[in-house]
Amino acid sequence: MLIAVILSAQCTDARVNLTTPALFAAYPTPQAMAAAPLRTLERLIRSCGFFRMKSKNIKAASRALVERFNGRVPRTMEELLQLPGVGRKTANVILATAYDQGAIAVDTHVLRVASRLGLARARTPAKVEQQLSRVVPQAQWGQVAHWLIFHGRQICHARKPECLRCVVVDLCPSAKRFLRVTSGRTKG
DNA sequence: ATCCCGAGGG
DNA sequence: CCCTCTGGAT
Repeated sequence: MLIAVILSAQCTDARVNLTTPALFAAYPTPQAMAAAPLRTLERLIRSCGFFRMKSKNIKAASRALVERFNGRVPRTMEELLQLPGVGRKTANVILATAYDQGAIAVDTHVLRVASRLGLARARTPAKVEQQLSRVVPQAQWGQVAHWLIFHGRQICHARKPECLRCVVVDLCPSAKRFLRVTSGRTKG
């Protein structure tokens, strides 16, 4: 899962899922992945984009797993952040999905949708994460990011949100603005 | 063109 | 704060 999440940056899940079977067949363990030739890794993951950086990170992170974490993916934010290519968002995905720790992974969708809905006012992912954790019941921390991401992908698009199809349009402080924009009377 | 469950470096 | 990394789908 760690490798898949690293691959998923700026890449669709469908594309990641097409890529991982051959990758994991070739390198089934952290040890194998750490010893993989960079060129081969690059060829295997090329279609996921950012393939040079991701290959380097996957190899280096695998080496770190072997050398410093006993071949296992660590369970704390602090340790996860030590892995090359793993930032706060990726770490939170691992904590929430693999270790059921109720972490809130704030990506571009979560940031945008939470902001538009008035769930968080901050502009940095870390602060939005903190604000969401105050507004959202702890039992739902692990899922709330998925709900916001799904809504962001289907309805609340970055450029042109489809407020006319939005089920929470009546609760949304931003809807009025976007509805005016899409009807063509005002700009901005 | 615009978007896809970002991270790291300057 | 900004920039760069990258290919594929729509």
